[in-house]
Amino acid sequence: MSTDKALEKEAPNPREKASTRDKLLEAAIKLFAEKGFNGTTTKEIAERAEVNEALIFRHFSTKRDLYGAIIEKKIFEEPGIEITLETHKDSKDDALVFTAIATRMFDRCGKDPSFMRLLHFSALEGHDLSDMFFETYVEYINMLICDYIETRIKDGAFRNVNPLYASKAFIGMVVNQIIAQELFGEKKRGKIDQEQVVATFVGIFLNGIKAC
Amino acid sequence: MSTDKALEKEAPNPREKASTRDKLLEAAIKLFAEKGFNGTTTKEIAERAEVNEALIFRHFSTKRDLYGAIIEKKIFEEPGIEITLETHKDSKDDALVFTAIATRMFDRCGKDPSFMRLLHFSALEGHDLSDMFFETYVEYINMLICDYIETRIKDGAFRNVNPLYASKAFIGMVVNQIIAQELFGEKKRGKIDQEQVVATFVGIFLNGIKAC
DNA sequence: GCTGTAAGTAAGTAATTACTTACAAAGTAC
DNA sequence: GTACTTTGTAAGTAATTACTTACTTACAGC
Repeated sequence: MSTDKALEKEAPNPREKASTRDKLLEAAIKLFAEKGFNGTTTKEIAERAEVNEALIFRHFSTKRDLYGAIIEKKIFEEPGIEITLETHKDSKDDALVFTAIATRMFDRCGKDPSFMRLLHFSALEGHDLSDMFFETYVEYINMLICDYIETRIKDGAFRNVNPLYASKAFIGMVVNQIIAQELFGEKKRGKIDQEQVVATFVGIFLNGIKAC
Repeated sequence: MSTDKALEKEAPNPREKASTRDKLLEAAIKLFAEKGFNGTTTKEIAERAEVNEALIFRHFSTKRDLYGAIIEKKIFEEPGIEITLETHKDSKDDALVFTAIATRMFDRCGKDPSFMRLLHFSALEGHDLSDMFFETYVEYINMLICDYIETRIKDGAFRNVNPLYASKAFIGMVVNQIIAQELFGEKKRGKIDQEQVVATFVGIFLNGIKAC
């Protein structure tokens, strides 16, 4: 955000040849996810992207701006779980709904491990966009599930729990397991059966809130 | 780990005047928790500890060694939740047991916010002691709760779920809520009633696994 | 052809980094 | 007292950092 010249470049230009800017973003995503903002040097990014270091500052006025662009990109990248919920919620098949949500979250994070790491690094390092990142992913999902639970309480299918806290309970189970695997390397420690994990979580959760 | 002189110093010497080394540790804990390993400079640590920068390297041969000492200190610092479980488990009052565990975890992390941040930074930044940190805190608690659940299944009080995954489910709820509060700053966003959160979590969990 | 603009590069710069060194002060042992 | 070790400090060092500059090349419109 220093020179006008740089500012122009920050906005994604559709006419742009895609290549250099995208190569930089891709390399930077991986490196920032691996080693955090402070742990990554612009030299490394340039090397990984196979691009001259000076080009970084043609496309992004500062290293921090590059980081910001990455987070923004990640925020708007993929729809998340709302599609999953939207697809299944009318069935009112609770087991199906929650199994689909959990599976979707596992798959999403398993396919793109940099995502969780980036999210956590940005929160820990206190980046400006961290809040938005959090709201988009964590709070938004929470709200969606919360709404579903509220509906099912009104249906008389679930007992009268606090829907927000119940939603947090379910997300917590899943997210914490993902974190254990992706951040703390539980994968390599001992094999865990993802399908059975999901089944157990969904089973406990649904039994825990079903009306009796 | 370079000079013999430094190595001597690394081992905590009981005769040592406590002050300087402890001042350094205290300052470093706060800074590393705030900004991570790479985000913290030795100069800052020295300033915060009100100690000459060169003294850092008298007490710890490298910056990384200082970080290692901190993690080690944190690992052996406080007993964790085993006391809580030990105290209550014979009562076989499940609500009491799980409420006590959750409350204990919330209190511990609320009182020492640097703890969670340090744990996550060390995992993300891939510090050598990170695994030990994780095993001591996350896996150990997991094992304890797993054992308790197993007992209660044998008692016929809980249904026959996978005790490890069930344990993960409960811990996940609590830990994820703590992370949301301490790392992602949910505290400032909207007030949440900790007691009610715990009650909801425990309620869902126990209803979820009770034998019927 | 020429002109202007974007893309690319090599070589810098000033500041900061982790870590050293050489030396003074202060306590402890005899 | 002196000899020795510990504790503290100011001033360094070499390497690395994010970021610039001056310059060349490639490609467009005319």
